[in-house]
Amino acid sequence: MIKITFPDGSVKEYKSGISSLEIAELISTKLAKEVYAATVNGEVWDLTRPITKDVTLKLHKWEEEAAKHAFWHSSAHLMAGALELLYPGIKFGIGPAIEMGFYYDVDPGDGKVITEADLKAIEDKMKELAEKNLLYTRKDVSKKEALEIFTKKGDEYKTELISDLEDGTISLYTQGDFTDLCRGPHLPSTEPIKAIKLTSVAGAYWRGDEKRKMLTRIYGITFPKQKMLDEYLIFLEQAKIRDHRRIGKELELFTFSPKVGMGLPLWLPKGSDVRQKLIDFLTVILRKRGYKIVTTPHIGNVNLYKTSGHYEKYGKDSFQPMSTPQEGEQFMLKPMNCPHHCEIYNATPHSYKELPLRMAEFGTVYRYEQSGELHGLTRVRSFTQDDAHHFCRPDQLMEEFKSIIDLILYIYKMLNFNDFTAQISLRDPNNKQKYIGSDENWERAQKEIIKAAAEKNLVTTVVEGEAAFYGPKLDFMVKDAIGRKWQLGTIQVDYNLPERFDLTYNGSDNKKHRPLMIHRTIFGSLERFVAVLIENTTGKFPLWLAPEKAVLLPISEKFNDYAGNVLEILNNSDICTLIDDRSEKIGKKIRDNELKRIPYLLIIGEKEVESGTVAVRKQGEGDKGSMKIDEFVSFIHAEINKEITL
RNA sequence: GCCGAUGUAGCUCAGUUGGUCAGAGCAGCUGAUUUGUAAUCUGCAGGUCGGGGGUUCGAAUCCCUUCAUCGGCUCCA
Repeated sequence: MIKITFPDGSVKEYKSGISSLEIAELISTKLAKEVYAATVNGEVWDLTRPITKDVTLKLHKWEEEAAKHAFWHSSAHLMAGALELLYPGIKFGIGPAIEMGFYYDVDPGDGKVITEADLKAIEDKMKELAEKNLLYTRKDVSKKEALEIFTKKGDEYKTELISDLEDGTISLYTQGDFTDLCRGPHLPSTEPIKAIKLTSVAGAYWRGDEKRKMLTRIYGITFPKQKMLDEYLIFLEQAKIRDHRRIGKELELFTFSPKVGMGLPLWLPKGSDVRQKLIDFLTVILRKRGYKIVTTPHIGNVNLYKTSGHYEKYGKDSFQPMSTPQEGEQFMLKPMNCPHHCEIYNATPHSYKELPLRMAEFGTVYRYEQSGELHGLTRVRSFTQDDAHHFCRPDQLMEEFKSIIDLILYIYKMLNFNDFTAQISLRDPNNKQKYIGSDENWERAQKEIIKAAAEKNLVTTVVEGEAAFYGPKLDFMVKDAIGRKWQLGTIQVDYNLPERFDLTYNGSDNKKHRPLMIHRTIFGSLERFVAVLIENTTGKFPLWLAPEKAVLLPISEKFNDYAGNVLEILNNSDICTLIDDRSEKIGKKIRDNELKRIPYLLIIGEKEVESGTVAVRKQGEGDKGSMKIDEFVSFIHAEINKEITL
């Protein structure tokens, strides 16, 4: 007999060799139908794997990641099985479960192409196989055996994977006629896979290396119930409505023109207004926090970037240098502000007493992003960073770093931005030559970042290999409407540029010392930030940011004159107001202006003219009753103050 | 940059196998109406069917090419 300890601490005895599934069945047959995987002594296992010693056991239902993971991973194998039948000779790369669903990278063979039009047939074959109730069976094999099997099959991708694995850790899973190299865990059988949708097909480089072959990646998702799939598909449809590219067009915030060039956003008046309000808002806070605001040109001599090291690193992939009538003279579009700021630092001598020096700029930069990477306002070739550089003494690093965390959290809170994650990005320890700077400085900077984040009680994830080439960083990430992650704020420690630009300050010992530099942005870029703001609010900006605060809706043309007077008063009171004096019915005017996301609709009819009021309707909320004009003015001012004061 | 898909009026989209297939709704402009909290009615105007080339008696429809967009991959100072 063996002892099984459950999550609630209770212990029960079972005969050795029992599986988690059998235990679930003994508890209740209903439970057995709802579990998809089990954690045995902290390791996620197949439900059918026999347990032969005393263990702790947790059964996973659909709601838990481990269950979904097993479900989708099994679905990937099911898809592979279907593909093997439909495309004889097809070769397989990897096929994992992902956050929502799964994919499989495949090589259909020379000249063969799988497109979205083929997905339906694959889906149907998967359904056919799933209905056969195929069992997923696990087999541990030696490395030699595994290599033999896949060499015989001619699947060079699998053999490559196997050669990287350690002998003794290799397992195969089989369902029906399909066998795959896999660590597991899997469902007991294909039986629970009831609803299947293959969502898209895309190219993906083998092992993520752009120098290697591009495989075909097929994405899909499955559920135990059709209703769950339907709901998921509806969710995807609704997410499209929140897409900033769509709303930006609809509300006339920004546009792109192929004539101007891809990835070069054109801010329309309303979008420009929102953007400028963010700049003004941040400027006030920066000044209060001791930042000095500077302005630098949009181009710089190519030597500036040779000094900074950026030219060597990114030169070939940038907008190329432009020449001048002067022989040998070359300039580049500014891809970042830091080198310019270093030269501003160097323009005057500095004492240890004046550090930290905080230098900020809303600096527009130009980067030649690969054409396939461009995406609405979130990834563009010209954007304005809310950039700043903190020059400080080594002993000030921690305090300075923490104060920036505070600032970022303060701004996000003010903007009701709660849905972000913090990520500490370190260098890839196996690929150190990608980065510049000494080991010692890297180690030190990485430690300091981790410590600062911990002291600020920031919940972070640590990702190796995500650092900038000159230093580690702390990034603030958000997800867009369909779950893609974007970096907004970032704080980066840099020991490198101060060296390269020979930045110094006079210490109390009257000797020259080297300051260090912290790069930081809060919004990241105004473009990306506005994009995220649009998706978060579906275009219903907070009142203070809304480019138009109110619209006057006269019930008939008889009241247009009065409305015109009110319009003047409101606009003179710094409340940007429109008038809708079309000869339309009031219901129509309300509908149209609600769709334009204007925060306040002011209805004007006979009653209002007589009493000198407006009937206030708040967008999305309906009628709020009448107010005198001056009352409305102070009301709006008060509402705005409430929003931007913490 | 790579793989796949898409591109029809300002916007959202119809357009069956190449042959009155250049359409609809919304927006715009007209005129009527003068309206009390999410769509009043009438009429009109709008497109070299992304650009270029080709196949054909005939191309929005088929082929090539180019530009742009979308979904991924790679990249992201």
